[in-house]
Amino acid sequence: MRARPTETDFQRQAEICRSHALSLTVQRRSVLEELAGRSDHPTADDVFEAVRRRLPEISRTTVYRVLETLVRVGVARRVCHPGSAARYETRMRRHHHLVCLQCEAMIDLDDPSLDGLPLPNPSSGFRIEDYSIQFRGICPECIKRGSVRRKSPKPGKAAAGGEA
Amino acid sequence: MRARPTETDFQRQAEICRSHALSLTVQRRSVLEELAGRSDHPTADDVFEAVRRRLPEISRTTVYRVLETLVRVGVARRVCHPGSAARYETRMRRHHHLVCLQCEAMIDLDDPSLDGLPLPNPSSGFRIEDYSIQFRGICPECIKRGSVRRKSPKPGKAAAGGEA
DNA sequence: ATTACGAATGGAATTAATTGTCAAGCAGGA
DNA sequence: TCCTGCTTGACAATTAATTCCATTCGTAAT
Repeated sequence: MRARPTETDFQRQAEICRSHALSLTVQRRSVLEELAGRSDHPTADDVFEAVRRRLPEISRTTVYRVLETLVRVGVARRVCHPGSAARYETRMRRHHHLVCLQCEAMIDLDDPSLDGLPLPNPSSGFRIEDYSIQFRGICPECIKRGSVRRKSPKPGKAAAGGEA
Repeated sequence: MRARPTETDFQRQAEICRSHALSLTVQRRSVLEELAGRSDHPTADDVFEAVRRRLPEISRTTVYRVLETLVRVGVARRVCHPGSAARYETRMRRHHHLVCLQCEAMIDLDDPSLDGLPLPNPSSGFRIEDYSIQFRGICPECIKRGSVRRKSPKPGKAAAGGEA
């Protein structure tokens, strides 16, 4: 799966924070490490639950706030997810997502052949800066267990079907 | 700019409902017409507010329920939108989206050259059924009024009703 | 037309998700 | 050390989404 956040990654991210006059507090550091350390696009609450194991005093408010801050400075991104809660990721390089229509899992997809798409030039005057493709389908797990149910019990970890 | 929902469109959608043993009640009909008649990917609440103008007694619950039903039978789709509440659309043919990073407007993009992307064959065994590209950038309106603020006052509506 | 029954609805209440407020804590410079 | 501003945590307030349930509607059989 996803490569662990290298020390280099972290240093770069920390540097970005610093360049925005943000001190790297334990809370910020914890949230960032947690988010960078997983590739499953967790919700704010997922992050909160995970971080609080190591930092029991952290508050939910702070996690929401830190996530928003990380997004603002460009270290993290809020990803598209048709489920109800917002999800986050720290991979800022171009990549795409496989979204399972059944269990809502969201899996990163790297495919260099998709990274050089000719950008459309909409007559509207819209200035395109980046793009990301969402591939919808059925994940291996769901294929395995048959195609009956929609959505896993708790959208806790993956996400679901929507669209880009 | 989006073509008005033709009678044909509506008939096809109604047919789908019927095939799922769903009677076309005024509420369902109103929600469907409203949703099909706009191209701005409204939230459930946007739809509620709009429909209630013509059908004052309709309840929010019903709108949420109808939208979910329409999605279930395949007449509508819940679209991905980072931030803000879930949004819906009835255009089921392949198309893509321009998403404004500032005001969060979401605009449909048709571009045949993007419709035949070679589907990746992820080693994971994920079975891809469809895809959609999200182009992020700045919309004409936001370019015009300068690039200062993030997010318009209310993410509720984005470009709505009558786009040319 | 009347009855019966399941589908569908409305509205309140509830839960989940997110944001806002504000006082207290901590860090660094004057 | 004192002042000042950045951060945080507790909690209130919103906003979004869902659940509950009694009532109503539609349709078919009577």
